[in-house]
Order: sequence, then structure tokens, then C-alpha cells
Amino acid sequence: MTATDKTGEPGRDFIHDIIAADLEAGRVSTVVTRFPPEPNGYLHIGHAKSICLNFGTALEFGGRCHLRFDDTNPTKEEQEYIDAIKRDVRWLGFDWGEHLYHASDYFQQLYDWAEHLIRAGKAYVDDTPAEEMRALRGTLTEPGRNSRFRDRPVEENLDLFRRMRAGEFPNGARVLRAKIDMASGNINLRDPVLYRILHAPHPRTGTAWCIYPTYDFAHGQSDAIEGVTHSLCTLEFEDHRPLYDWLIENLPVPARPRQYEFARLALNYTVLSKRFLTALVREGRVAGWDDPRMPTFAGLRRRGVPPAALRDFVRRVGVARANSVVDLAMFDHAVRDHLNRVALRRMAVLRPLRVVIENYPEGETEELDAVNNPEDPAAGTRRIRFGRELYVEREDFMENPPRKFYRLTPGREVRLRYAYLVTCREAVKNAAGEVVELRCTYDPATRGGNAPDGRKVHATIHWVAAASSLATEVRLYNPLFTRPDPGADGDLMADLNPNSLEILRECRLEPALAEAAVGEAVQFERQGYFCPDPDSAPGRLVFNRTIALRDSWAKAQAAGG
RNA sequence: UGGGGCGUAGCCAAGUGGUAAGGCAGCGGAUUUUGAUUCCGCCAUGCGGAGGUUCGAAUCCUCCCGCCCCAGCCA
Repeated sequence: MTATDKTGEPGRDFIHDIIAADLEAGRVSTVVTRFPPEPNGYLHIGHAKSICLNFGTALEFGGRCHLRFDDTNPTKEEQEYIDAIKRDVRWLGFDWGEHLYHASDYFQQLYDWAEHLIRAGKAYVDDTPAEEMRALRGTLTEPGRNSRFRDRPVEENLDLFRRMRAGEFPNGARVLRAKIDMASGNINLRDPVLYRILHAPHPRTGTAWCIYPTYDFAHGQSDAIEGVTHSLCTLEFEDHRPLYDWLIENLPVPARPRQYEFARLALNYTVLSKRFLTALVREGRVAGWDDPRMPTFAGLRRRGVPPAALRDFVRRVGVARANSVVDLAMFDHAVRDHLNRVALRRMAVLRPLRVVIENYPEGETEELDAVNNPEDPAAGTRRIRFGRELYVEREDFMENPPRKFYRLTPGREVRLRYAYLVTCREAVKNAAGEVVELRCTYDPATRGGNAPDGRKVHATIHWVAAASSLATEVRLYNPLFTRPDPGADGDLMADLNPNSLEILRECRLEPALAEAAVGEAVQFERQGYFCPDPDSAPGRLVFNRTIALRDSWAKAQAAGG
């Protein structure tokens, strides 16, 4: 396993306390956990919590974590998902080494244990149709009633179960049930189904089986087979723990794993349910599972979120048993915090406004030094080209600015980053009255950005030289939903943010950006963190905005206006 | 109204009888060739509520309130 983060303390939570106590008391010698996804969909940010908890905790205690696919329902699972999940777990930074398993690896053992239960008189084959079985199960407040097949002789159960396995019966004809207690207040103990008939080919076992164990019959036993010591799952499985324990106690399993539950991760302005995510893709509301607006690993990766930032985010959130909804700002912070330290700085003008430096010699250019990352001196410097014609950001000029706007306006001097102090002399307008060009003058004595006479300017703005700049497309992303609890009113699609994607096609980048690799994070100075999208082609770069820089000016404007 | 959980600041979250950590957000201020970063300060007489036990309660007891999960041959 990898992915130790130097930054930040390891998580301290009740799971750690339990494990530490188990180690201390000698109840376990090596900690073994597992991340057990069902291969029926793509991983999303919610899974990151489970992955980090399972892999991270094992790592911290010097144990190991298995990657185990819970592939007990061939009607919903696909190899494609298995591959995607493996890729995504690796991307997050974890390695299961030799410990890749599948519940389907244990189908024969599980089957044998089912027969063991039958022989012990603790499981029976039930012919009751599904509808009727549901009615017999009772309700939340009324006890269930025994099936009329509940007291079948062991030999008959064995014979029927073997014939189920042999494929003699159609789907749904019979099931194998544990014989526990139809009157239990815990519905999971009302003779839960252990095996069902499913004539469906399995991604891994093919047509070898036509009966498949349920989650309850597979999970705990798989844990036991693998020697998992701490089986960590989410809160909704809490009611299953008595069944988990019952099976472990009534089967000759080689170990005694323990299940512990924690609250799953939820984020505001975000939807994580498989059903909703699937609907977004299927209805074309997003471009696909890897749309940068999606909370999937694929989406986050394409958007440029570094795995280390995701791990840090999960660490900050913590692990507890209270249902909670984490503020997206927490995620944003983790992303910015990481990117600030590692991203190279570059200049890029998203909405260009042409600038002509009137007193700069025609046809001449020069090179200036620019720092690659002020947070990391080792990143060095680069040369950037300056010339008579430049582009600056449209919003860095205002003809009639409000108080406290200290960027370009007629008559004002500002600094062009790493270049010169320039003064705006005139705004040239078109017939429609729109500003189309700025006429400025520069002070040749301020090369690099400092005035020999010590005079100060209020603002430093970014720019690119018109002649050498690269034309590019930039995609800006905003939250996919307009409300913190999308879908709460019953119509998820009505809460979609119409401005979740903004495409800018006339952007101008400094030439150094031509070398950026897909997924590589860079900071466009004063704007945010970006990375080239896979849609980029030679000569036609496309950048995604991972996240904007904090902008107290914009915030103040929004608050004041 | 069965069973199982959970309620500490706007959002996460420590704390488990000795007088409310930390982070995010927010608000001030300093530094700044990114209105970024960084730094400093502020931000719960209060722990869902009411009683009780105790010298002392977020922590123990009682009652109450609220929220979440479970009636798949899904996981």
C-alpha cells in the first residue's frame, strides 16, 4: 500500500481506537481490512472515504487491506466496472498488492457452508413465491409468520438445494433461507434469504453457477476466509450485524471477523446516489461519467483534482457515526491547499482585451523573468516575451470604476506582472460603444515591475503578448446543482445549475503552456487552477478549470451589489 | 406506533465526571509584483430539551423532542 501523506496527522477516530485496543489486548496481531465494492457502477467521492479508511487504517497499523469485489449478483455486475474500480483505487494512491479477491472466488466454499447449515437444521429451502414471502415477513410493527416449508426434513432440504444448484428450477422458484426468528424485531433476522436462483452468466464464473449467495451470506464469510479482522462498512448495515455474527457463529469459518459501521460521506450541492448519477449520464445532462462536473473519480480526475487533495479532504472530514453533510467549501479548500503548493504559475487571459503600448517600439520584443512557483523556489523561473501589443483580462479594465477598484481605468497606472508599470491613456470603442482596445504607455525605467523612484501601484495584473500567445479553449465549471440538497423536492433535474459549464473559446495563453500534459495542474495567475483536458489536440489546447482562486474582490462586489 | 442508530458553532469534528480541541466557512487586521498565498486576532457562559445525582455533568440517571436506517430472491 502506498499513499502516506506527509501533511496532516493521520485520522483519529473511533475505528482507530477500537483497532488500537484490539492490538493492545492481543485480540488481533495483524490488522486486515478490505474495500469491498460491488462492480455495478463507478466509484465516486463518497467511496474515497471508505477507501482511505480501509487502506489508510491498515497502512497505519502495519497491516494490509484487500480489494475484494462483492460480485454476488451477476444480473447487475460487469467486468467493465471491475477494471474501472481497480484503476480508480490505484489513482487515489492505494495498492492492494497480491490481495485482489472476489466473493465469487469463494462460491464453492460458500455453497459447502450452506449445506453445513442445512445439515445443522439451520437453513431450509423455501418454495414460497416472492410475493407471499413478503407478506409473511410481517411489517415493521408486526412479527412475521413461519413459512409452511420451514420444517422440511434435512434430507429434503439437501436434495432440493442440490437440485437448485444443478439448475433444475427456474429463477425465483425456491430460495435457501436461514432458520432464525420470524418474530424478531430486526427484520434481517426473519429467516433471511441466503441463496437465490439466478440463471445468469457471471463475469468471472461464467455459467458454472445458477444459484448465487446473497450479500449477507457472502460478506462475512468472505471476510473470515481472507482473515479480515475489522470489516468496516456504512451505517445502513448496522442492522445486518446480528446476522453477520449469527452466520460466523454457526459456520466452521477459519476466523472471527468483526463488523464496524461508520457514516457515509455526503456533500452539499452534490448527488452521490448511483441512481441519480446514472440518470444524469443517461439523460445527457452531463457529457458522461467522466464529465468534470461529476463527483465520480473519473470526473474529478479529468477536472484536475489531485488524488492527494482528495485524501486530505477525507482526512479533514473525519470518521464518525453521525449522519452529516459536508460543506463543498471543505473540499474546495483541500484542493486549493494542495494545488497552491505544487502548481506551476502561468499567465493566461481568459477574456482578452487588446492593449497597445504606444511608446513601446514597433516590431520590438524582449524577454523577462517570471517565477514558476513562489511556494517552491526549486520550480525555478522562465522567460516570458513582452511586446507592443498585449492582451489583458477584460474585467481588469473599467471605464467608470466603483470605489476600491484599483485595476486599469483611464489615467491610472498599474503593474503588468513581471514586466512594466503601464498607464492607461485611452479606451478605444467600436460603433456599438464597446471598449475594444486600450491605448497605454509604459515606463521603461520600471522593467521587472519596480519603479526606481519607489512609487507604488495598487494593482498587478496578468497579461500575454499578443503575437506569441496561444489561442485556446477553456472550460469553467461550477457546481452542478443550484441548491445544497439537490432533488430534495422530488425533481432532481429541476435543481440543475444552468451555469455549471461555461466555455470560453478565445482565450490566450503564454507559450510555455503548450507543453502542459493532460491532467497536469497549473495555476493561471490571479484566476485559478487549470489542467489540459483529454479533448486537447496538437495545436488546439483545451483547459479545464479545476477550481478558481479565492477572490475577495468578487466576493465584496457580490455582497455590496 | 417493532428493531437499530444519531443529536457538541453556519458545516465537519474532538471530548467518555474536573470546568467546551482542531479544521472549513465567516469577520477584523498585517504582509504581498497573484484582491492569491502566508501570518495575527475574533467567532459555543454553551453541548437537542426538561428534571435529577454530584463539591463538580457535554460526559452518569429519568423523561421528553428531533433526525436517519430496516419490511429486495440489491449491496
